[in-house]
Amino acid sequence: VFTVDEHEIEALLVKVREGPYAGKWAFPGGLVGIGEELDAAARRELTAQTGLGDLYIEQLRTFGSPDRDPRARVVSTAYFALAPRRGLRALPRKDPSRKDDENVADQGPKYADVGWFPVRRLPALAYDHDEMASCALARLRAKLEYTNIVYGLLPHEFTLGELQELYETILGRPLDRRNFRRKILASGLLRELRRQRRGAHRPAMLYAFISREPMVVAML
Amino acid sequence: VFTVDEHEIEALLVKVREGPYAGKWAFPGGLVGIGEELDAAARRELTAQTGLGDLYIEQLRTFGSPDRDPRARVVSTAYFALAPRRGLRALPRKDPSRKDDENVADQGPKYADVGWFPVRRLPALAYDHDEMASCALARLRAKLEYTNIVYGLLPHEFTLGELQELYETILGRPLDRRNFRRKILASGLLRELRRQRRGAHRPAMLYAFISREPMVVAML
DNA sequence: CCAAAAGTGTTAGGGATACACCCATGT
DNA sequence: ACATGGGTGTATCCCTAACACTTTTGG
Repeated sequence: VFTVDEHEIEALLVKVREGPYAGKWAFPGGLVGIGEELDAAARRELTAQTGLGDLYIEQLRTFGSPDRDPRARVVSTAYFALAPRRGLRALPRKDPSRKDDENVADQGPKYADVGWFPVRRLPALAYDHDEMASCALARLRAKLEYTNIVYGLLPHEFTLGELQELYETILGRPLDRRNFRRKILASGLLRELRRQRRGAHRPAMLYAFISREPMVVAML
Repeated sequence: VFTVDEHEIEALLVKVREGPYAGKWAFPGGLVGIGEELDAAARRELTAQTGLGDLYIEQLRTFGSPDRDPRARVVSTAYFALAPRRGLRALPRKDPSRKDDENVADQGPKYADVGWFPVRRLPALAYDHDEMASCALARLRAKLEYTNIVYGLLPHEFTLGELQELYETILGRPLDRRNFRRKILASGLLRELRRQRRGAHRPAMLYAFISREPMVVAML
């Protein structure tokens, strides 16, 4: 699960409780029920371990190296999910830096040993989850350019400035505000709401995605 | 496994021997060995069932609906492969149409109940392989535009006309010859060989891919 | 009054597209 | 000779990228 906050892409990790990797951080996961769809299992485990629900989610890749879990042959189908920016409406743009271990998920019910970590300085992960992380990050960057799945990283209403900041964070480069605004509005994917967001400075018009269904569209 | 021949995209199917779908056509597949990599298992099964080897291959998606095999819960990781055009050097461009069931693989050793089928008129497939087929076809079309994996559909040397014909078949639209040639050559992915291919008409210069490693490149 | 983000148009350049004619060969 | 595919150059258009100033608010 990825989110973007404070100009950082963050990933959701949980602390492994048992086995040879106990104490290490890893992506949340679990076992598929015998009569359960893979997608459903991914959603179920996510909610159970983190309290997050109703996210954009898609299959990433299946990892099956014979030695990826020293205890037994385990084949894992990894999923890729996007969560809206935490506390978007309440938080100011800038925030004093925190230590990683204090980064506990702060929305929904509280869960122990769950936290958001900036992907540029992830701890060493359990199993082959380092490889999963780079695979997922590549997918995120690629899909933002040719699909509309950014909506998964945003609340229902947002300003163009927030949307642009999101793209700049994920692509790692600044974008020209006028060109960005022109292209995004011309794409016809957004509708202008009647309200504005008031903040520390000049209010900004709020927008929402007309459709929150995944589709392939040239975004940038 | 896909190939392109006679202006048709074709897929490789094998006849199911047992179980509720016996007699139906399906993609080749099998069981992963207990200490085997998934990729290695895909390659092994492919060669065992069809005689094809050394193809471009990548993971497609994992299919795991509880009822996809009525006998038991079976989770299948599907792979996507590309085979060079059959008999490219020997066959003429045009060929009288054949019946599907006579379409038996004609290179390498002979295998019973294996054949190439045009994807636009596939028979009803066993299991959930219809869904796999459309998933794989979408992947093929998408990846041709932004990667160099076409090389998997071509022999080591080929003419620009053959390359263009390949793209036209897969994309389903004609391309301007001059623009195609200009863009492909400007990409720097090909090297001109010193030889020409002689055929029914004016000889054409032969080209080869400088690198046959998969990479993301804007091709069209 | 100042700081900070929001909002807005124009221009120049490059890549994409459209288009027609001659060439080399086999039959 | 002719049919067929190979090979080449140019003009136009649209999209992209670069660029600066005014507005609105909170503090």
